[in-house]
Amino acid sequence: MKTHRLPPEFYLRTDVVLVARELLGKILITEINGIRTSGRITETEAYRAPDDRACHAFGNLRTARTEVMFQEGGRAYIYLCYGIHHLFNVVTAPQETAHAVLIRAIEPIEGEDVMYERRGLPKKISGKILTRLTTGPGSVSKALGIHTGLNGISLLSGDSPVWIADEGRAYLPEDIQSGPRIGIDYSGECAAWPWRFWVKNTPFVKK
DNA sequence: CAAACGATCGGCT
DNA sequence: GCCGATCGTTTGC
Repeated sequence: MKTHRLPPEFYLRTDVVLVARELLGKILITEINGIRTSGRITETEAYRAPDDRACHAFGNLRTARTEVMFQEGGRAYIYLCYGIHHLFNVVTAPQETAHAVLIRAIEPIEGEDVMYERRGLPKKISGKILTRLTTGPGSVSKALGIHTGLNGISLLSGDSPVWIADEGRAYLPEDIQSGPRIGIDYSGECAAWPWRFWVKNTPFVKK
């Protein structure tokens, strides 16, 4: 799987909305303390400075927190939301261009049992995976062991505990839906931009 | 230094 | 559906 790690060029493109769409179907993997967990990305959102009011770096606002977003594409921007949730974003575009993609949901592939433990959920009894395990950005991070301590790490270097792989399977355009992003009602006209993408016909997307 | 505010979640009604 | 939890970041006084 590491051999199919997404190359720098994938992240360096300037069209973050396109990258958000293309991240659907890619595999998000963590290997923390030798424990591997992974899942197929099923829901994303694009955030784009300077014109997107919902982006933390709106107006190219540069602070200690947003600094990572200004770095070269291919790193993780992880921040704390509501004092509880560690939200995982993929930094894209060349240095000085603050774009990022929030990963909102995945479909578990490896390490399901560890995910249940990390989430504090009772282990499944039937064959079906509880969709709540990895739907919603806070849940994704918790299930994969991602936290703000990993903010800024590279997704490209061979020894990174977090990376994204391409299995070679892309979703067809007709299998993808788009709509307004979640929880950004404060951001004026930007709130209506259809920069949220999700896979049709999968239970692993939050309603 | 104080205070307001989230790119949310889960429990309870 | 509604609501409280919980704390780092940011901004304003």
